Amino acid sequence: MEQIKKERLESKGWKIGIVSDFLELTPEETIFVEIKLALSRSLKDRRQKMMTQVELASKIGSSQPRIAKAENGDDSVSIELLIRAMLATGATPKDIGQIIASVG
Amino acid sequence: MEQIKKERLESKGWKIGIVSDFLELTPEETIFVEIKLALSRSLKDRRQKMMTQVELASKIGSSQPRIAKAENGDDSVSIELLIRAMLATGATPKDIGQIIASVG
DNA sequence: CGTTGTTATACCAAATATGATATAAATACA
DNA sequence: TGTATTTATATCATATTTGGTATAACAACG
Repeated sequence: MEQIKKERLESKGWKIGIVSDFLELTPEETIFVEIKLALSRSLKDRRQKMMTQVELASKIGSSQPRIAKAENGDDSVSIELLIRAMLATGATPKDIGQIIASVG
Repeated sequence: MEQIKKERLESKGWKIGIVSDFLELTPEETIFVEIKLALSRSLKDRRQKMMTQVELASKIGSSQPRIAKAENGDDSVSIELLIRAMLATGATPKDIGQIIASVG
């Protein structure tokens, strides 16, 4: 969805850096991206305090590279994975809810 | 992930009805499912008050059948889609955060 | 310096989620 | 009742997300 817009620009010779800076997103799309980034940052914080990326990956049957992407806001990472990872760090629904509620 | 467990049982001759009832899920998996169901229910409530499934679908570039599945907790529906749909009903991050925080 | 532990990047095949379509079922209401 | 509107179910090709692997970059420390 962001991917489509990105490709449209790239095909016209544009080079994309930080996407959300000048790619026109609808307000909803912007919020969606911000929610993912907020979860991403929180995941990194929490995980760093208690384990390595390898350990977290194995807890949720994922891989270290994917955890790295999750923590770096790579947009190939879904909210699904972010939430599964958060839960594996011991985050409660309340924790996750607060992070999302704080967006915007 | 749930799918794998389901197939494992079905291959042994079991017939699955309401999955989460007797399929052993880890606490994290249970919470994850509950979050999706909570979003699902809230989506249905909100959407019904203001538009049809067709209208909501077109707002987010989806289809009516997929909205139906989203509202019925079909587990082919990702949290991604649930949140995009919620936002399209005007739900704020705060609204969504509260729904998630109330799980468990 | 080299070694060890950790995280980042690139690529890919397989799994999963998706929107589209067709159509059935349910609901409302004349 | 019949008919229009809305929602549910089934199928499917495509798109996206996934975990695995290899490997690079980086940091800590002897």
